[in-house]
Parts: sequence; C-alpha cells; structure tokens
Amino acid sequence: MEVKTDLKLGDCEKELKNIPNNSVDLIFTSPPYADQRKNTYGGIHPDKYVEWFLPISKQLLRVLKPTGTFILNIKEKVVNGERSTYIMELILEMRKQGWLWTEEFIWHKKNCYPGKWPNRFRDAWERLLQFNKNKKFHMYQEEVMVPIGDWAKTRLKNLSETDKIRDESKVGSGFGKNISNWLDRNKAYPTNVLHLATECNNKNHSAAFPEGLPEWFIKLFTKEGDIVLDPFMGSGTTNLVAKRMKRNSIGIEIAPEYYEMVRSRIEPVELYLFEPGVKYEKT
Amino acid sequence: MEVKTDLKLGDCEKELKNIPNNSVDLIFTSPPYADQRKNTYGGIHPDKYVEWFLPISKQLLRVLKPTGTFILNIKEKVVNGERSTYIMELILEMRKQGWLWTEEFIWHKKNCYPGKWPNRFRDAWERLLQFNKNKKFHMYQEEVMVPIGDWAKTRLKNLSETDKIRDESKVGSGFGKNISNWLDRNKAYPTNVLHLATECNNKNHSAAFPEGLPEWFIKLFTKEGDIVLDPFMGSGTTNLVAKRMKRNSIGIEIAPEYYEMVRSRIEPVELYLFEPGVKYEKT
DNA sequence: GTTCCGCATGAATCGATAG
DNA sequence: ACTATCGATTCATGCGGAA
Repeated sequence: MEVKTDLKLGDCEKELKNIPNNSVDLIFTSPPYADQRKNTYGGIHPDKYVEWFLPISKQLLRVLKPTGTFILNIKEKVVNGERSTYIMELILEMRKQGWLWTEEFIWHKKNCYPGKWPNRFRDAWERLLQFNKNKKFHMYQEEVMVPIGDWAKTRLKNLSETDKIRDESKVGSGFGKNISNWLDRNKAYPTNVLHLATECNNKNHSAAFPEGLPEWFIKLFTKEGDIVLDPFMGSGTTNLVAKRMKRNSIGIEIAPEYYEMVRSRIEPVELYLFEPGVKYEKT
Repeated sequence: MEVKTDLKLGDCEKELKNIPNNSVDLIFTSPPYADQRKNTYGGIHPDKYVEWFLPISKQLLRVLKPTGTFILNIKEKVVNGERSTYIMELILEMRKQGWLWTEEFIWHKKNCYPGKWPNRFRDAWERLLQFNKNKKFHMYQEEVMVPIGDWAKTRLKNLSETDKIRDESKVGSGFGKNISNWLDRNKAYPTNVLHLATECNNKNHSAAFPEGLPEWFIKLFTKEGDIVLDPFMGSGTTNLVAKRMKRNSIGIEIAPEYYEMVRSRIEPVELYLFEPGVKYEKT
C-alpha cells in the first residue's frame, strides 16, 4: 500500500483551513507547552494559552471525521509554586466548542527530569487527553493488547467471559512486531496508564515524546491507509511513525528549520525501511 | 509516645466547626465520589458536587495549620461517555477560596477493576490532589526515599525469590517495607507517580484505599505526634495507619455503622499492639 | 562478540542575582 | 517591589569505548 506524507510549512491555524471537513481519522499532537519565558520557541504565556489554542482546536474539530479521535499530549508546569490551571480551563472551553472529553490517559515517564526541591518531587507524568466528536468512534483495541506473563495468570481467571470474546476481523497487519501469533489467552487489554521512557539522544535529533507514544495511539485508533494529522509537527515523530505503519499523514510546522529537518528525515525512510538499524519493537 | 484517635459521629461540615483554627498538620481523605456509594452517603450528583464540597473545604482551610497539607484522593467517573469535569471545577473554585493547588500526584492502581468496554480501557489511576495554605509547608522528603534504580535492580537479583515477590510492588515507590537502614547514597527521591496495588479486602466496606496510600503521605507530611484529619473516615484506614505511626488523628463519619465499626477496630489495637499478627511497617 | 562501566543529556524547578 | 536570567540540583537511560 502506498501512503502519502504531506508536510506543510506555515502557521497551524492557517494551514488547517486547507484541509477538508471530516477528513482526518486521528489527530495526535503535542503542542508547545505554556512557558513564562517569552523568547523561547513557541512560548505561549499560561494566561494566554486558552485563547491561543481555541481557534486551532476549532479547526481540528472541523477536519476530524465523526468517527475520529483527537489525542492531546500536554502537561502544565509549576508557576509560582502552584500547578497552572490553564489545561483545565482549556478542557472546559473545548467542551463548549463541541468536543467530547472522552478520556484522560496517563503517560508515566519512567525517566523523568532530575532535580531536587524543598517542597516538590520530580514530575513523572503527562496527560494524554482524548477528545471525540461523537460517543461512537473507531477503536481497534485488539491491536494494542499486551502479552501477560506468568505472574498475571491469576488475574486472568478474574476476567469475565466477554473479555475472551474477540472480533475476528483483525489479521496481523505486517508492520512492526507482529503479536498475532500470541494466543488469545496470553494477551490482555491495557489500561489507561502508559509506561514509556523518554527517548534520549540516539541519533542526531531529539524528540519531545518517544515513538512508542504515537505508535500506540495510531494502532489503537486507525487502520492502514487512514489519515493521521499532527498540527504541531516539531521533529516529526508522529509522521515518521505513521509512515512506517502505512498510515497517510499530514504534518504542519511553523519553524522552517524543523520543517526542513523532517523533510530530510521522511524521504530517506523508504531506503532504510528494511535496514537492521531501524527500531520496530514496542515494549 | 501516647497518641489520641478522636472519632466523631456526625455531619462532616458541622463536626469540623468544633475543630480549632490552624490545628491540623495533614488532611488526608477520599470523599464519596460523585454518584457513587449511594447507599452509604446518599450519592452526590456530579452537577451538585462542587457546591456540596465547597463549604467543607472552607472548613478544612480554616482548621489546617499554615504549614500543613491537604491531600484529596478523587477520580471523576464516566457520565454519558465523557469524563465528568466537576473535579476541574472544584479545583478552580477551591483556589478562589484561598487554597493553593500545589501538585497532582498520580496513584497508579496496578490491579485495577477488571472489565471490557467497546470504547474505553480499564481505569488504572486516581488523582491525589495536593492543596496548601502557603507556599512553604512541612515536607519530610527523606522519609519516603526509595532505592536507586540500577542499584536496586542488581541487588534485587540477589534476594531470594520470595523476597522479590513480596517486595515487587513496594520497592518501586517506597511503600511498605522499611528501607531506612539502606545508605543514603543508594537512595533517590521518589516522583509524583505512586505505584500501589489496591487491597483485596474481605471486609464489607466499599472502596477503601490501601493502607500504603495514607501511610506514604503521613510519612511525607507529618512527624510523630502531629495531627492527621480524615473528614470522610469511612472504614477508618487513615486513622488506623496514623495511630500505628504514632500520629494523633481525628476521623469524622456520618454513618453510624461505619463509625461503630471503626471504633471496634481502633480500640482493640491497644490490646494487640505487640501481638505477632499485627503488621508493623515502621521500625 | 559480549559485558560492563563511564558519561552526556533531558518539555524541570527553585532561589539568588541583576536590571 | 516586580520581572527576567542563571546556576545548582538530580537520576534513568542509552550510547560508545574498554576489558
């Protein structure tokens, strides 16, 4: 299957207007977090964050398919000794726009940033807010089932009969590590808590989130040939993973240097797709 | 040291008014979640939750010492396919009352309730909201330090198999087993994500949190002889743990049957204090 | 070719210092 | 007084070079 990766250079809100209504299956993005410093790239002040984001989320609501899902990766920072409240205010405002706040996943960052302070521990988690247009949406739960070890066999007994009933529509799709050879009784559905380490500097680029994060949600909410959108592309992790998983994708980036970097990374992927160095495994 | 456990039967807001200003070091509680446990607390509708809780939190603000901490264990339910937003609204309103929203800890429930739904995974986490009166408050971080990553891994390999199994769920976040005899340089400060299994209690009270949860926060925010308050006592876990850890405590419960049950559990502790069956985590 | 160890590096936060 | 900048603190991870 031939998939297309469409990279757009420009302002997010403006570029979104070139995308048709109801055309995207999954939006996965990690926007610039609010920052008190003014000079940093993408730095939006916490007090201005909601009014900055709402026009964008309005466009996202328009382009998302009725059966699609929007995953927003974000975490509020400490300001003046308190956690900022702008994310809560954003959720409340997005619901007024028509979004349904379906779920909040937790990304547990096993290796979080170090540090010590007299009244606070290290922050080891981020929010993955799930928004939808309708109560009914596509969700391919079997794709993210995880093997369970011997230690969990006791828990398996506690699962109800419905847990063991599965759609037979799913076939091993051939990307990444295929787990379809696991027997049903050896797999369990995950929870809404994800354990992933942040990726360090493996190559000459640094990603805000690990590849496993978009990979998990792309598996869960799309099938091959679907369209994935990341309106804050950054280093392009979402689009790279989408391409590898045979999903079409759109990436929007306002900074030319990031845009060019992703372009140079996306194109050669074809060449290296079957090279041994490419990481496919998901843990 | 002689500690007192003061159990009060009655309405929470009313009973709180008998407690002096600035007298409590730690408030740890898990109030009735919206629309849950209807038979026990009468069930508060999500839409009414904020206005129901605000008079209580106002009293809590009054009785808490300026250096004290309020930990609120809560998790919003799914209503009509969406996560309820009353907790966010509650945080915003409590800040208007004068509370500082210092931090949000995550309790990762390793063994969460089983089940399967077409558009949702099992909910494996709850919020532990930290509120304070001032930016400066007492925090005894060294009390909850945990073994450092690599060191713990290599050392744990040398432990017997039973030791590993017993401590597996506890070492990660410093719950349970006393580790104070380990050297300081082998210990690290924990993060704001707590890994703790829910207790399978054969007792007939609902939705009790595991003892490790109040234990961790009592260690972190109080010292011996301090005063701990649980305005929604329920099965009295907070007060039991506080007593065991030589903290004075106050518990308020509106349901006579719970109140009597806790009374019968708290009092005999004196008799069994040195019996072999009693668990003593602290040495 | 393994295993082991050293080291740089993060979506961080606070307190002090400087304008 | 209030805001912007900087240094100190801290630890899991994955890389590369060494044994």
